[in-house]
Amino acid sequence: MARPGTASRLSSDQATSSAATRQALVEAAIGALRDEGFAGASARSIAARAGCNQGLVFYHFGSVVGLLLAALDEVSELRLARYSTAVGGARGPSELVRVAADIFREDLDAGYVTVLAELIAGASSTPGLGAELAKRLAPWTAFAEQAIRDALVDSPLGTLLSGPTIAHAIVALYLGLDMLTQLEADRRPAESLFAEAQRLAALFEVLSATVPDPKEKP
Amino acid sequence: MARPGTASRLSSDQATSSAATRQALVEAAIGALRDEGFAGASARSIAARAGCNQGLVFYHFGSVVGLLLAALDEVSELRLARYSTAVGGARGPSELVRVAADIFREDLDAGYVTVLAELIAGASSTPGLGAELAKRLAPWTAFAEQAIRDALVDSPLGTLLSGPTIAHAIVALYLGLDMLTQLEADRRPAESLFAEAQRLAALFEVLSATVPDPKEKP
DNA sequence: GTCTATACTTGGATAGAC
DNA sequence: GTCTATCCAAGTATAGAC
Repeated sequence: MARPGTASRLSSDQATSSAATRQALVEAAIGALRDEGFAGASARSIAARAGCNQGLVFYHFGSVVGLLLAALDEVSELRLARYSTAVGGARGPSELVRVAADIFREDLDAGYVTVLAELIAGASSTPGLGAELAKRLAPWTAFAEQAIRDALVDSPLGTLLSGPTIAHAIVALYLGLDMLTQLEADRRPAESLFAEAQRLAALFEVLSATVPDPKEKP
Repeated sequence: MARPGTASRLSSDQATSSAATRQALVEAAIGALRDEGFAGASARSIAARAGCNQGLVFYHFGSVVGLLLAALDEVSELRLARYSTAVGGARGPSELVRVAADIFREDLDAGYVTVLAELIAGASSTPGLGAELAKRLAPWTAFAEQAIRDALVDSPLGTLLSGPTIAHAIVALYLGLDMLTQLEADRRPAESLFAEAQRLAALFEVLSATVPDPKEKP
């Protein structure tokens, strides 16, 4: 009954085998949430994708929800790293929008945001899940807020907008855009929005140059 | 085996009784989607809410999904009427934003948007559901587009923005905002966003007055 | 650690009594 | 039209063999 992580390593073969199975299950769970949604992400369906037995879900993760949360953790870590490095170099609204659109395009194709959206939707039928998701969502709103602050540091827009509020809206927009894109199986509306946002950001940069920040050195 | 609607009316008692049951089931389905999500909206759970037998779901609506779509139709019709009359009188971005925020507040409290969000999330596990939802979503994006066009008719912003793209983004934002609000059980972030949008809309109105539209009569 | 087998529960759907 | 009874499929979870 020893659980992995608390169990002592008996042999490196067993350890690597266990880790491989865990990883296979996590990746299968991501795929199941993406392709079949929360309602379709059952232990059986996930195990079938992972090519292993259904019982291993409960051995490794305690419950189906436990595995789904592990899947979200994996996706979240992966994407947060990706966004961080990419957005880190962005200067100004226009560049930020371009970079964000590029990575969100990856998200749409890989269904990473869908994993989150399905879990949030599923939370209303699973007591306790909502609180776990809220915890995992916090780093994302914090990240969005920081990215916006950094990109607008030289712009009068920075003092005009409320950071936390806009960050919340961006996260909400990502969620909603992903859901609509999945539903209509059409990425073009999202692409149009990226282009529109890019135009507006460029426009704001011009306006910022016309009416420079008082703190800025001439 | 006659289905209601195709069956001839045998007596007015039976007809009203049937209609009452249908209505009770539809309203129970709305409540179930709102409170228990797609995964929790089973025939048994809905029938229990409606105070009737589980088999009636299949008698009246053919399947659970059939009932859920009827529930969405009810909500959609109800809310589209509400939005239409309220937005119809709005002139200018600022007033449009204020009116839209007021009604969306109702949506959040009553969980109307949640019904849609849960169905979209559930669509990935139910073949054919996605197409039905897409059909029912179209009037909303069309409505949003028209409302924006009307409100911006006297503003240079109208020519600056792409109608269909912004409408799509608004619908996405509504979906995402609702999901986050339900998840965190906290309406304050949404309220902050309403206030922020109101401020920006007012600002745009001032700018529009400063740089009037060339077509406008002086 | 992994698999097979199994207990138990819930849900979709139908048949037939009333 | 509604209810009871029932069938069958699918899901969660555990026990025990390997």
